[in-house]
Amino acid sequence: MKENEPPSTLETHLGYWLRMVSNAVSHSFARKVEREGVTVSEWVFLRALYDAERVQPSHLAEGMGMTKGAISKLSDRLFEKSLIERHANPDDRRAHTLALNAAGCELVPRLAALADRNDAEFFDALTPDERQRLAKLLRKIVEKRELAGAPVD
Amino acid sequence: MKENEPPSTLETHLGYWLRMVSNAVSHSFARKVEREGVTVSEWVFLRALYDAERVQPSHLAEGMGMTKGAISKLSDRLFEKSLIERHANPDDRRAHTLALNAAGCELVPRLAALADRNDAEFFDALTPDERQRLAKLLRKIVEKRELAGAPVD
DNA sequence: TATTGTTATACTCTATAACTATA
DNA sequence: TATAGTTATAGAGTATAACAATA
Repeated sequence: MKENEPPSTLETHLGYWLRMVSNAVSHSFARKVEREGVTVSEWVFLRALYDAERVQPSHLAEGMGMTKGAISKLSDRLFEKSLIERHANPDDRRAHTLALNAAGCELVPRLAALADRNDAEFFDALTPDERQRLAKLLRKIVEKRELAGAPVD
Repeated sequence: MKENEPPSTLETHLGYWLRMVSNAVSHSFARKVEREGVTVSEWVFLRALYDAERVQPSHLAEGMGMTKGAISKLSDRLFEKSLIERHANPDDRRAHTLALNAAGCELVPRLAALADRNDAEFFDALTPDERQRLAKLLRKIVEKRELAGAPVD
């Protein structure tokens, strides 16, 4: 039972280091994209639209592992920022689709460049070989634990 | 200038995978400690107090990389949950120190056990050797990028 | 004046649940 | 009834800035 052992420290957990690095990377990226007037979540959203062209909010929610409500709020904000447009669906008047507008299409490559730069800045602490190994380890966890989507509603 | 290249995808960035795994680990841990009535931030806070015994909020802020305001809010909550106590400092009446009370001291080992379990659950997707390499890579980034503290105020 | 800590404010992220309008 | 999406509410996390007490 090991009842009188001292409690494990924060540093003994991989999750602790993961969180520290991840938060730093995301925070640094957030400050970069802030200059373009968007947040990290909005970047993910916009990047998803760039490939898909026209998507139903519900499909986005599934793909991004978010609830309908969260997607609705995000799309609201992007709509107000004039980066996306809504299209009615003649077949089903409940449903509609979202798409980037011209400004959104123009923005995505600039944000992608910032993401490239942020990643480079952070991970040049590692050798190319180490970077590859890190990516492989993370992807292995994602696969084995079947991450990449969960809530939806 | 590479002007007409397609924008890089989310998946090409290490930061993306890092964030996905880190969020999943933290979220899973959050659900575990929720049953004990605390959040992940509160766990970090309590664990820090367990070692230090008596700490000034400003020192905690520095150690945890948070602002004074954030620490104040956190300690308020832990005080209301009756897990910590405040001690006046006779030398400097502006300052005071924080410490775990009996309930807090009793809780930390239980939370540590949950952290152990959460880490084990997630990272048994990797071999022991892979886990060690992942830890090494993450710590290397932390060192080289001098993370582990920044804002403070 | 500078410092310790609190408070006020604000915004993002996220979730739950009630709601509207279709189907 | 079931589904698509919105809205209301709430709490965590975080930051800035104004503030009070003390040094």
